[in-house]
Amino acid sequence: MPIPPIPQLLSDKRILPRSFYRRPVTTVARACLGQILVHATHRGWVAGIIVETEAYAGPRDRAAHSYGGRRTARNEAMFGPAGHAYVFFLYGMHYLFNLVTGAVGQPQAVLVRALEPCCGEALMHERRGHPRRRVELTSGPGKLCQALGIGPAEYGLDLCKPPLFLVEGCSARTVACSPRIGVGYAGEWASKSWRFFDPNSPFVSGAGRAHG
DNA sequence: TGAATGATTTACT
DNA sequence: GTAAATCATTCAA
Repeated sequence: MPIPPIPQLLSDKRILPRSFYRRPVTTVARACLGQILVHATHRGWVAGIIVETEAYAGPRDRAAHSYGGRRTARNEAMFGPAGHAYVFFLYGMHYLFNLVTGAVGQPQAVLVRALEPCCGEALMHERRGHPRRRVELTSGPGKLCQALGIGPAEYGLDLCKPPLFLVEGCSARTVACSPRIGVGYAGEWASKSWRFFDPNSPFVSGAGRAHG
């Protein structure tokens, strides 16, 4: 089945270049807010405005999968060039999506935790099993992967070209920060405010909505 | 070869 | 608020 043509809404927007990703991980995590994540599949196009991210800086960051510089089959993508996808499986049921940042050999990544749907919402709704409330489509890292159809097949994809990429969105957004979610085991690294989000967006994930 | 665990979500009390 | 679902990865032996 062929991939449909790109929707008008997305066709005139600029794909973010690799230089966008080739910067320090916290810079990229913050810069991602307001940008649009797009995925084209044979079932249609889906896209959402990024409203919540987290920075994972390896190998010193104890919360990062690249902690200690350990290079494994799972985290291999983190060691590669910036602007590629790092997708992993968690808790036996969810996929989480990251963007690789920094220079080659610097195993850093930005976890995308929440989006505001802006294209292909009907398909997202179906993939998510028709949740009662609209925010449940993409208000969490596992939810947005399910809504956008991101899984193991997307591991390592180049984010500077279709079918999975970011386009320039609106940048005029307020940015709040807080400690990262679910990394309490990471000692001093757990207290770093490396979670960035738009405090005005109802799609920011419920876990740890406080702080700011 | 085996056991522990996790960058989550959901349902239930 | 707590707990179950569910499994690849990791680490110990």
